[in-house]
Amino acid sequence: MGELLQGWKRTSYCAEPMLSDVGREVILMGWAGVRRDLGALIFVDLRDRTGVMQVVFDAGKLDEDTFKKAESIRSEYVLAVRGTLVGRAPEMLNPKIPTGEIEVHVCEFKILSKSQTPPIYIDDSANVSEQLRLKYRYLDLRRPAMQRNLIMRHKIAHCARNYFGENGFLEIETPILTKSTPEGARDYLVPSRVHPGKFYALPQSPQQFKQMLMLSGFDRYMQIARCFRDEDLRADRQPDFTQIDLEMSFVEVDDVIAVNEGFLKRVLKETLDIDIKLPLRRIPYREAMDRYGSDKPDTRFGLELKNLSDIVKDCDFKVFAAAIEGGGSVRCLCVPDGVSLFARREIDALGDFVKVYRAKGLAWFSLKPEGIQSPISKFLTEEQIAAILERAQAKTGDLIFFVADPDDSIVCTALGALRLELGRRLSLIDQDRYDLLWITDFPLLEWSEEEKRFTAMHHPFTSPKDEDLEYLESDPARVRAKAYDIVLNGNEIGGGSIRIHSSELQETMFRVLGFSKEDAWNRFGFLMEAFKYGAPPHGGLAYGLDRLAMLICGATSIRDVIAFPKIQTAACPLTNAPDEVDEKQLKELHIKIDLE
RNA sequence: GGCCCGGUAGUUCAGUUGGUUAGAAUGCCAGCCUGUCACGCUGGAGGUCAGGGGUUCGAGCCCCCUCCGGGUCGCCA
Repeated sequence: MGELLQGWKRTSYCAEPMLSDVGREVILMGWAGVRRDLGALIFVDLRDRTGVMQVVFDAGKLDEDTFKKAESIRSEYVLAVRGTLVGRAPEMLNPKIPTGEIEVHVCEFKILSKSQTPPIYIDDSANVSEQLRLKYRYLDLRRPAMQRNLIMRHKIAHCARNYFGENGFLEIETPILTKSTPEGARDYLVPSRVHPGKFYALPQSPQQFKQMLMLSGFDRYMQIARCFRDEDLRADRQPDFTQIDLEMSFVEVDDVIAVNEGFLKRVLKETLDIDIKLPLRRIPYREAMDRYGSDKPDTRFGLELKNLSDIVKDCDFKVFAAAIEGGGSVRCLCVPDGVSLFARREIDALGDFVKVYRAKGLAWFSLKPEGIQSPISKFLTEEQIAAILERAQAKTGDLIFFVADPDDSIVCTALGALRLELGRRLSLIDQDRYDLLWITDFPLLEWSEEEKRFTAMHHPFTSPKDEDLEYLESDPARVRAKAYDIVLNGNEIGGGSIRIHSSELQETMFRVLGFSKEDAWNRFGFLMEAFKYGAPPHGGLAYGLDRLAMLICGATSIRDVIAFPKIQTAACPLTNAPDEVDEKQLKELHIKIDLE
């Protein structure tokens, strides 16, 4: 057993003392990092969440027992040391750490707790597999980089509470055990013991509750809300994640955007000391798809897409003609000086790359000094080729890639993905830039081939744009929504909309979505009924706190800014969740397992 | 559900055309060392080559299956 504190009180964190504190007696507590044992002189890097302080055990100044105890110190022992802060001689300075000008000469110390040899190094330079890191997450979180990330995440959450609080937002909690909603992602279900055969669902977002808070007159609401979606994981997707969620009454799109631009400016200033210029750029959805092939474009580099449909609609290349005939498009991407950058084999590999995005192939023009080399130029007239080169603003040495498909969204997303891939490979992306923009005017609905009906692109409570309202039932595909996403460096970090606040319009919306009146009332009746009692115009936005923190920390996965994340199978290697439960628990819940 | 990549000392990795006793670095243990900070020096321990099956005189290496991890498409209102 370790020694007891017995009245010892920490006087400061490890990295707090400065050169001006030299001469003071301090008591520090923390974990033993690297130990350098020179025989009669032992150096230990004592570490806590603020950093490290070198503590010195000198055989000439300590009694025999104390020094013997110092010799037994190993990695990750928990120590309390009492000693004097000493300035280091010029030849003993360590410029690599903030406390490198000082050290503590120990006169007395306690081993509060011993440690087995840790299975992973507590060091940022260590490159340990994520599997092992997550199994021993409590050790992984001792690494300075992880401590920095979680501290940064705290700063973001703290900034959100301060900013929205100062702007009249009230923080109000909404239930975790709630009702399953049919639209959207799969729900996590929780069986009810007192209602045999019935289930709660964990919220995918506090959407309906925050709308009802608007109805109750709270006017401005915010919450740092846990949300749950039972879908497959990604580097930027966890089943259990956090939103900075907010909603406002008596507002239109510009009002929501304005208050959030204030927040974004402040959070980037407080975390990264970056000044952003307001107002932010706004790009309509259609323009984003046309120019970047994405509704979350990375605008830190050019390489924009061009639509060639009008030029090639009557050409002799069947793939192009058929794509346009079928209602799709032909678009291209011009890579400056691409001829020298990509060998034929690499171009073929890029063809495989776009197939992942359901494109059927990748055509190309290689603009060599001796002329155009291309498998498809023989199907095009000189006029068509000239028009393509002009549209693509191509010059000798450039490489043009084409995608054609009867489904325009496939053309856009495949070329958009290719654009990003080329941007990365050719190092066109300025890693130091923070490029924020709004994407606006999303389609309200999208056609689901699988379900043979329109589904809400955002969610079924999103308001149509006033000028498109008349087409809601006659031509649903053409209706644009009062919806907006906030995009940072090609990542969607938040999204929101002005909501429907009329129960009649909400009923129409459910009808367009193919719900019978009965279905709609069964599932969302509580909300529609609420709207009959005086609903203010309202709208809001939710940020993905994890993604925002990831980008601000410079991490490549949201797992690195979540203390205890789950792996790709939605399991937790630390706790071994999910796990089987006792027969008794199942019985109380009236649940029988049927594994087939 | 599909596609791609990976699994070898505690850890990170190397391992040639299938061929002797599977290596390195680091960590760990022991000894020496009073100014180190990636301390140094000497010595030592440490392996179910993810698991199973197959081909072969012989498999870490080739084939099949399974498991595990990562990325991604689908999916994520």
